[in-house]
Amino acid sequence: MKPRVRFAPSPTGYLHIGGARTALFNWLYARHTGGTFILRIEDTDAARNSQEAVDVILNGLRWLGLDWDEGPLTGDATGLNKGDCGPYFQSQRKANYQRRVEALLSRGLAYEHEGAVKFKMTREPILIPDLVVGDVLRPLTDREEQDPDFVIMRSDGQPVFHLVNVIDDLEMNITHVIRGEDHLSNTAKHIALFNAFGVKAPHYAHIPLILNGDGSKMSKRDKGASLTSYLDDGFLPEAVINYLCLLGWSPKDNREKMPLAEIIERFDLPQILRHNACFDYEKLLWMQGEYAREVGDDRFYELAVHAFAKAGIDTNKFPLSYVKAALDTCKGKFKLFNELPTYAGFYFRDELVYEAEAAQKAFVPENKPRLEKLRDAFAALNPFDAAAIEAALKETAKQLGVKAGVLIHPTRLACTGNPHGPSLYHLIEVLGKEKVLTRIEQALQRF
RNA sequence: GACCCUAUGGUCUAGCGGUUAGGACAUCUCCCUUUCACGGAGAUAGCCCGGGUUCGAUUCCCGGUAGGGUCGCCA
Repeated sequence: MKPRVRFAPSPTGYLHIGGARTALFNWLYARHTGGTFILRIEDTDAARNSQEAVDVILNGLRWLGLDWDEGPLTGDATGLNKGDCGPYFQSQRKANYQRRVEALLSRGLAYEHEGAVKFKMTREPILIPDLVVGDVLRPLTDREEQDPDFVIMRSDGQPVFHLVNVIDDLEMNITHVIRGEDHLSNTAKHIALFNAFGVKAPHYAHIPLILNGDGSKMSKRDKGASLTSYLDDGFLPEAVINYLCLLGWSPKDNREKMPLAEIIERFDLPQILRHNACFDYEKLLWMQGEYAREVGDDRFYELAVHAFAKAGIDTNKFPLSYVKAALDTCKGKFKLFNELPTYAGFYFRDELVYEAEAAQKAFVPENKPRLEKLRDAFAALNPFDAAAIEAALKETAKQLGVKAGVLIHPTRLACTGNPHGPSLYHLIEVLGKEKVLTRIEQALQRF
């Protein structure tokens, strides 16, 4: 039988980066085995669930490209699904839970207690066979020793996580439960429940958790805990995917940057690590740079225009050829698309803000006549292309008896406002003679 | 408090009963480029501690320590 796996998030806030990694591992396993990846929304906690959180989950998975074979088509709990095991929102499956609880009740495997329903938990240690961790024998803790039974339906009639999770895994024919290690101890409860329903429990694979860079546990408030923050920061989903799959899984042969097809081909449960991993933002940034350099022209253009728009710069006001030429000088020089407006905003702004420290160094009296001479040299240039610009600048420097660098830095600052940026000669060519002369003129006022 | 999981440079990891313990990110140096980035060359840095088993343990076993998880009418 082909594996059936699921990602079953609870829409109570944002999509945690660890949750995204869990989704990824499930998805990879399904794609590797030719199995089925199911998305199920565990919205049984009416008080904490929100529509917004549902949308965040769906959008996050879509952004990453983790398409589900079964599950909701929209964020509407009562909306359309795909797959034969729907609905895929637990809030829409109440009747099942009710029926199952009554069955347990009638068989004496559960009982009412202060208006709630409790499951009669076995007193014996339970063996949890885990594909990652191995066999784990889980005895009762001292607290459970006093009362091993646990609530499966609240006094208000709402079913509890342990119950619904097991029932749905059972009814959706889930074969492999791949989830965070935080569920390992509780799996004893789930196995007991499967036993009570007379069904063999699925295979379990508990994957290690993701910690902060400093080894502490990642909580909501930590930077980078939310998947959405990577989308907002201008990361490429393929970079995030590639980085994430390396956290707690290893292809074992030092391969790191891998096309998705190769990851899918090589991903499997036995290579999942047993220990937690610290999230290394710097390494993710490196991975991002690797992918950013490879983005094709059309997509690069689209992402760049979007990034500029987010920063309030409307590139549509400029000729397409100008925008493309400008973008061309930036390709491969930055990592996050959110950096682009800072890096190359000068192409699209009339008013430049000079970086203070650099301006102090470059806009000094002795540079004024030099820059004036260069301005004149540029003014006489025809054609106004990178090669000619470079030649003119070097010739001017020679005539002035200074190194090219003496001219390069003030010129860059005058044209872009920034000490860093694209190749100077190319950027000047793209800007065009008129703009460049105007900008040098403006800069000369600052001396 | 009890129970469970884990332990290779700062981080992600490979590895093995005998290895000069390998790779990547980060850091530092140099080269390339008179910006930045990329690229190239090099450097620093690691087997948690203590017992066993063994001719020999980073590797196997036990204990400790540390980190993480669970013990909810949260999921």
